[in-house]
Amino acid sequence: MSRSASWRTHACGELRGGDAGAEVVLCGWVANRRDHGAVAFVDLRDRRGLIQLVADEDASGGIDQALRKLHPEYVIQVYGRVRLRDEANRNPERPTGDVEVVVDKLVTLSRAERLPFEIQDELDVPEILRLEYRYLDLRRPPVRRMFELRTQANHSIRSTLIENDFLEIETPLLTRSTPEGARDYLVPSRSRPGSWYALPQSPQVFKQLCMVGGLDKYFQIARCLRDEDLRADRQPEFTQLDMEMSFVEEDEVLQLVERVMVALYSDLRGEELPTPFERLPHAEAIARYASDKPDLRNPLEVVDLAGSPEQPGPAGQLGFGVFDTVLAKGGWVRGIRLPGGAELSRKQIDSIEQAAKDAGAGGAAWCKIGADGPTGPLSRFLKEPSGAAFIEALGGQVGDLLVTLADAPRRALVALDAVRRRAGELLDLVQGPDRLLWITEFPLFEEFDDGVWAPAHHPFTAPVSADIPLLQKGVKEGVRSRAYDLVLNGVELGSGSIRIHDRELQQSVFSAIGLDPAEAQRRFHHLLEAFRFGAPPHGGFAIGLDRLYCLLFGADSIRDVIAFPKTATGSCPLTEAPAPVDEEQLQELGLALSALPSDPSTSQAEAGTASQPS
RNA sequence: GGGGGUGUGGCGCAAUUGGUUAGCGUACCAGACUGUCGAUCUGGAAGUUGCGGGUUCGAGUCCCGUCACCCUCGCCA
Repeated sequence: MSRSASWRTHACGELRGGDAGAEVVLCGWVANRRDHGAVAFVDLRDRRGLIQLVADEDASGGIDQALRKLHPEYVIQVYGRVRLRDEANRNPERPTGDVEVVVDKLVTLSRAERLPFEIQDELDVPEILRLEYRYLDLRRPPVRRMFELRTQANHSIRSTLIENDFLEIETPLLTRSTPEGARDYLVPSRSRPGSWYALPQSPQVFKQLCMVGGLDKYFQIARCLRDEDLRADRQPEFTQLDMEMSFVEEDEVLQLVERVMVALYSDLRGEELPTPFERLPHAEAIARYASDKPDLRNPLEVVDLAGSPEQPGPAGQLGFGVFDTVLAKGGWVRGIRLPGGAELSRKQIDSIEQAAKDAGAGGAAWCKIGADGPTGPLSRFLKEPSGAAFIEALGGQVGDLLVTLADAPRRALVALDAVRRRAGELLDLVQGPDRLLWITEFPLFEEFDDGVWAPAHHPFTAPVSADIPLLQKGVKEGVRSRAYDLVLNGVELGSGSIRIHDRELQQSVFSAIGLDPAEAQRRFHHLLEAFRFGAPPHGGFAIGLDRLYCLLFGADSIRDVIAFPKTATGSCPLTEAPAPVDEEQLQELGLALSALPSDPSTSQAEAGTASQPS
């Protein structure tokens, strides 16, 4: 190595016609070989791209032989000269296609065995294999691209927040279990056998403590961990943009998040998002879209046909037994008008009804509006004049399809959402630019099927001040909170709230959810204790970045924007985590397994392992 | 935890009503070839049909169980 002490002078993918004549040293992976006997080519790849290597015809020292002996994914270092290719030999398909590097020295830095899959842009292999060899998958340009974008996006977020005077604070990963919310991942303490750390479900408590600490504006790109069953858009560990501010109202939090999102769309996509984002109170979202995260690109809206006891709606006037039964029980009768839906085939309409059934409803009653009046299952109940009033309530026009649902409120809600989605899909209505939406004034409490009320967000969420008297009277239903969600095209991106900083208000919320003071003290001691010493009014927000980036980058899966993701069962195909540990490790921690897993030799994961644990 | 789907050389697929030595493409390896860039041509190697059991003269194929992965419901304050 006489020429240079450094490994390389240029990146493979950055060489252009203007570099012709330059003496270069390159490092990279052998991407391809094309051996023509007298002349041989090698494509060398690094993060920046591909460059063609060639041995000159009159090369000495057996360089052409050395090039021929290379194999896929060998890591090599080459010394050579950039040469402009003859006009006829240029490759306009490649950024580096006008040049090639004439090699005069080649060093093999590392050999490679046969790979489990090819390093190429288009690849049709099982995802599990890609994850098992993720370090090879990362060499593929489209995979790498996601992490270039992710870097830019994180940078954009940091820029926006730092410009707005935020402090980036790292909070602990080893913390205390809180019995609320999701299942914790637990970490045993060695020094205090029988005691446990928990990995954070979110930095919620710490960010509020930052406010008590006077840090005023906090943010963190934080890892969060929840030991729950997974979904396509969920990982056991995921990344949140976590933020908190003191002395602010809702508007200031929402505006800040809007600034972050606007900058992201501008920096990553070159698009200008309209601000302010649309806002919809929770109750209105439920009434109009039967969802707390509606996709506003879908224009279909839900119409209430039941009315109230004081002002009965048209549904009760039809003499339709199914509606009457539901109305008598205080259920919902609501419908959706599908403009032009009369064009849909019976099979397509059946698929709408099936969507409602899959969502738990008994069925859906529908009719088409033809020039000669309504047709279809519901039409025989639409006699004059009550039928006309019913159709008018739904806004039905000739050529429409009207779909109605009657059921207990919760079931009807889920089914209406399903119908709205399916219908939007069938009529190809979901299009246009991204729609960002705030859902505000979430209910403070949520009723579960067993009649138990629990905080819908978390127990430190402040109620809307107008509803505090209700709260003090012990009312739970209808009490609104100062919590808000951000929704993008029907996907919940994040949520936040203005927090309670007043101890008396906090106590009334605790008692409303049936948490006595002693129990509250035991669970949230550290936060309540802090609030004794001067807690500023504060509020914040958190955005699920993996989910956002998946949408923003146009990725197929949340796993595509995570460098080392886990499977749907929370395992890591690369490290084979989770895995058993040595008995000594358990002893050191004062742990003993109460039940051993069943014979591991029957499982596929163990089948190829050379040594079985004894 | 419930439901659905998938599982055959490294990878993508095929294999008739249960019937010869489980085929094809690609990648890989070797050889040939003066300019290719998804090179081309010739040849070679590569399989416990996820795993276990059952039915059968005979199982990739039928039955039972199980494992893994993907999707979905519950769950995720």
